[in-house]
Amino acid sequence: MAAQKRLNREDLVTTALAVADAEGLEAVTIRRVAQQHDVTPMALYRHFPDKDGLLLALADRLLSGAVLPEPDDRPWYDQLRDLLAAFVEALRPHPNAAVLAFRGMVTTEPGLAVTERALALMAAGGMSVEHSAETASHILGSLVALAIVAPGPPPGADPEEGDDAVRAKRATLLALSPRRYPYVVAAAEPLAACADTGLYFDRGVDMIVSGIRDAAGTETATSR
Amino acid sequence: MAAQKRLNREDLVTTALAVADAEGLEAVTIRRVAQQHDVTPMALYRHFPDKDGLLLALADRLLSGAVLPEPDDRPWYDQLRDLLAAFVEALRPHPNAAVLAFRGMVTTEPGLAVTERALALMAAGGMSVEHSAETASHILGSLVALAIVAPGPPPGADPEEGDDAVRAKRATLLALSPRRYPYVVAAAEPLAACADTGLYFDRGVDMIVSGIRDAAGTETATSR
DNA sequence: ACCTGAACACCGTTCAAGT
DNA sequence: ACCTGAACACCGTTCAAGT
Repeated sequence: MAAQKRLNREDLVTTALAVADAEGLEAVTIRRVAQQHDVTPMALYRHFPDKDGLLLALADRLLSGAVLPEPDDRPWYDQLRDLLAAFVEALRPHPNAAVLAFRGMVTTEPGLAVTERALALMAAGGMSVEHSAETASHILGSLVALAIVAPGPPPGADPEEGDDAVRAKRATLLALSPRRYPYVVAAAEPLAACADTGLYFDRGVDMIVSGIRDAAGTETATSR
Repeated sequence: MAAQKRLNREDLVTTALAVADAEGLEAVTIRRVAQQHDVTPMALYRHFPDKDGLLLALADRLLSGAVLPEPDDRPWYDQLRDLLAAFVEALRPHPNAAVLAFRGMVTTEPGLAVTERALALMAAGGMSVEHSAETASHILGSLVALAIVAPGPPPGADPEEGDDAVRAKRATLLALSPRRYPYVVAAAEPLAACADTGLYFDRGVDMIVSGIRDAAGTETATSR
């Protein structure tokens, strides 16, 4: 991509992310990233210990895109909703790379920051340490899943290719037996690409938050 | 593993799954699976079109482990809970391979069967086609995430290795600054490995179902 | 300190050939 | 029909060397 005087760690991560967005995570390769910087593959080893190091840096980059809202005095669940929305907003543009966030939640600085805030808010909601720890890994995992399976064309790739993928997926679903899969066939359109992606993510976050409120409520109810 | 007279597609998938469980998905390789059957790598191409075909078959195997409960006359949300519980039960033993389920939901027969039943139950709950389609990909994705991030040693690998991983993870979390990450440090133990894995999955399913009930409720409320 | 070049052990996969 | 063997283009990575 951009040939420059000095190889730079951040720039390498940037092109790695670009490759992932455009061609999928399996296309990001030491040799490929090196080539895009007109450099020998071995040059990358000055900046990352190994390929796993590159991928970890990619996870870090991904999660550092989340700008966490400052704590305020609204109810804990409203603050949690905003936190989760910020988190998912960072992953949303990069569905191909989002899988990396599974590892990154506890191994990168921005991942830990999100986890910390989520734990604090659930504690404010009256959840026990054990329950909120469980719930944290659950909800953050769910949000990553939300970004991965988001129906519709991935925002990173070129729109032409994306539309082709959507068309193909819809066609596959419509080709199914309506006797065996009546509901799937009827829902082929929204399953292939949801009408409003923003709404998709908002609803996902809402569902998670209301699930947590119920869980926190029952815990408080049974504990006294 | 087992050397036999004739190469068998199902047996190949079985050893592929075993490799994934023991050493991770990146260890399952055409050459590796072939070697375990004392056969040339090329022999696998009689049974799968390419490596992707192997992985797809692996996804199919994974999802076919779910024994779907028969429809009955209980409320839709109780049936949905049982459906999701059956689904997650199939993924639970194979956290390393569970990522494949993301693709398999709409590309394998057992994946479509689960999606079909989920859509039917949400329709019974009064959800629109669009909303239930969105929600289906959300909740099934969440369950896959649940299996992937389940804290604690993976059930597939040998226990010694698993305990080492848990110990290492706990140590990493405990080494963090308690000033910056007070809640994470305090929750290091349950984050590294939850006390009761069964409870972890039950709560995950419950949270999802209660989230859906809320979503279905507000939709019905606003639509009239 | 930062980058190169050759080399090694691994991949997936094609093609022609064996039985 | 099913499997083999050699070959090719790709990986990640080590090691010794250049500036």
